[in-house]
Formats: sequence, C-alpha cells, structure tokens
Amino acid sequence: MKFDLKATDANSDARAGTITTDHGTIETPIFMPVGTIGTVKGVHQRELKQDINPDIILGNTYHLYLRPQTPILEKAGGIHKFMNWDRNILTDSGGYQVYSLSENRKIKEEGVKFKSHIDGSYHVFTPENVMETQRTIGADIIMAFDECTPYPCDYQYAKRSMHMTHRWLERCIKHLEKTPLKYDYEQTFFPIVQGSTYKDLRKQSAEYIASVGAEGNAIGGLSVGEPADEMYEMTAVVTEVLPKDKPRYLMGVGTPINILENIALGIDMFDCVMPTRNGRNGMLFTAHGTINIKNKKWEDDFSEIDPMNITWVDTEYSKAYLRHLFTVNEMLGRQIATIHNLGFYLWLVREARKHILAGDFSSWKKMMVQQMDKRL
RNA sequence: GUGGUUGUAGCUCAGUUGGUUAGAGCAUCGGUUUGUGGUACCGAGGGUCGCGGGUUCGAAUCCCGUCUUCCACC
Repeated sequence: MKFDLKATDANSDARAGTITTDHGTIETPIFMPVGTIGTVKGVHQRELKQDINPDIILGNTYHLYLRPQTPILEKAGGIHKFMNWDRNILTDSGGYQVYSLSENRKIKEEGVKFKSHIDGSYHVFTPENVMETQRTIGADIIMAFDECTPYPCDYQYAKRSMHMTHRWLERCIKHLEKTPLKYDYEQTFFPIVQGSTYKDLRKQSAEYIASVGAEGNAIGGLSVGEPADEMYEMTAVVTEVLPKDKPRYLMGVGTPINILENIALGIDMFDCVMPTRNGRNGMLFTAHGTINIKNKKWEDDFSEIDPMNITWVDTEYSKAYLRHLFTVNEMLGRQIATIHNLGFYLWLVREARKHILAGDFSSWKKMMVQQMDKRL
C-alpha cells in the first residue's frame, strides 16, 4: 500500500491524499460504505459501482466467519471474487462485536468467547485466529483485533483494556508475519488506538500504536455514545501523535457533521452504518439537513427527493412517493433511501477533498456544518 | 314471526365469580439509530364498552327494553 499526501489545509489539519493498493486507488478523505455480510444492504453492485462509486467498502470478520464461513470464502477465491467487487475492501476484525455483543461474550487475555447470534453456538476469537480469518477473507486492509470499550467507561477499566489491546496488537503482528497471503494481492494491516475518553490514555495509546510503524492507523472506541465534543477532543489528541505520512481511519463515524469536523482534525478514512441503517428506517441525509420521510408533512409533497440530484434516485422519485413506499413497507423505499444516503455521503467527502485541494476547506466546512444542522 | 347469536379504539380481538385510571396486535402520529445481532427499537394520540333504563357501595360484566350482526326454524 502507498499513501501520497496531496495537500494540507492552511486553516485546519485537513488533508487530501491518495491510497494505492492492488485493487486500485482510494482518494481521501473517503467514506467507506458498510457491507458487513458481504453486501451493502439493499444495493445492487451496479448502483454501488456506477452511482455511489466508492473506492472501498467494508466487511466484517465476525459476520463473514459465521456466514458464509471462511472455507466457502476460500473456495470462492476470497471476498472480492465471492461478491464480485473488484475494488478495495477493508475488514473489521470483530473487535467491535466484543462491544456490541456484550451480553453474549467473555473477554480474557487469551481472547474472547462469543455466543453466535445466529445459532447460539460458542466461538473463540484470538488475535491469532482473527488474523488467519482475515487472511482467508482476503480484504485489502485488515484490522487489528481490539477491545472497543463502552461509554462511559471507568478509568481503571479503560487503562487495563487499552494495555490488553496493545498486547493483542503484538500478537496480531507476530502471527501475521508467519501467516502467508492466500491470494495474489497484498494486505495492509492497521492497528487501532484505544483509551476511551481519557486524554492521557489516548495519547499513550497513540504513541504505542505509532511505534509499531504500520502503514495506516485507526482510532477506535469512539462514537459509542459520548458527546460529539468529547469525540473531537480525543481525535485531536490522537492525530497530533499519529504519523502524518500514513492514513488515519476513524472507525464508526459518523453523522455528516461528525465527518467534516473530523476531517478538519486530520482524519482520512471513515465508515458508519448511519447512511444505510438510518436510510432503511426512513431517514434521509441532505446538504440542507435531515428528512424523516415517514412524517405526514411529506404526504402530498410531490417535489423530487433531493434537487441536488447526486444520484439518479434523487430526481427519479418524489418525496410523497418515497413516503408512500415506507408507509406500505415496500423494500424499494429502503433501497432508494440507502442509495440516496450513500450517494450523499460520498459526495460530501469528495467535496471536502475538492475544497482541501482548492484551499478553502475551512470556510466551506463552516458553511456546510451550519447548513446541515437542521431537520427538514 | 319464533328461538338462538353478536355488538368493546380506525381494523381484528382480549377483558377472570361484578372491584383501581377498560387492554393487546395491526393502523395513525412523533422520536431514536455512529468499526450493522436492526423488515428494528422507543413513545404518543385514539373508547359515552350499540343505545335507553334498572339492580348494586361499585356494571364492559347482572336484569328489562330497544336497535344491530349472523344462524336455524316456521
């Protein structure tokens, strides 16, 4: 993997760059649509490639390991071939499921014992076997196995957890070195900064993560319920420490405003379920605020979904019609909302990049944040 | 006409030997969602218990009348 820094904003830490891998180039800042189970829910490959057009999407080790299971992915020749996606893919390690499946798991130094949400069977994830699984899935960027702490999290727990994540990181790296590539393209490993909402822990973690010299670095454990200002504070502490010549990935973030604010703090990569999940539940993101398309006020509003016409669905369908589709629980409604939202998210980061390159990112960001902080 | 049966939220229905402010599902309206356990979750509005009278401290519940639904028989 190669990362070229193209430009840095004069009035903030925002950067524009290019990541190059064996599956193509990724222009940063980038938003990666989430495709947990090997599919961006409700979106055809054609729409994803042509209309939304992201350079990279996300998958999840935990979910793919359970279904279709790694032997199938190996037989298929890896996740790219399996789902017919020839651009970049990043797999999360399952570390987040340590957090989100908190009722059904036990964390120990050795690893985590999970109860499958599908059939109740037990599985153990260790830094070692997660690296092997990610080798088999075959994403271009693979993540360290970490513990994502909840919010709030007391200092002692956060500290202990952070140190365990660091020890797990060592084990990930060691094991990865002796686990050969399964396919004919390279995989890049990203470690993850933890430390909850404590500045000193975040700084310490960032220093440790930076010291391993990975080709890209991630920030985890944020956007788990903390106030946005606290998230920005943590990002700022961490980006100050992480190397400038490597891409920085803020995991799980966020709202369009969160994304712009974090770009300003020096983040290059984002992923979030919001545009897809919220879209499926009737929430549309636009440059002028959010829309709950299920609200009665759209019942007889026959205007186009979004006059900006970022993706074709924006002008192909009216608000009243889309509301109708949600009212009758028609899957097409969920698909349209997902395409619109992902189109908007990708437009947003591309615009950010343009403005960073043009040198007026900060004023543009200020205007956009104000404009988007509304409910239509 | 006679005998039986039915009537409770917009819809389909619960509601104990009479006992707090009559409930549920769906629908309606609003909100939530941040490295996807999400066709999800949370909340709100909505009732003269067909109508009228009676018994009782107290009636959706018991009694009488009346209207209504469906069924059987003449």
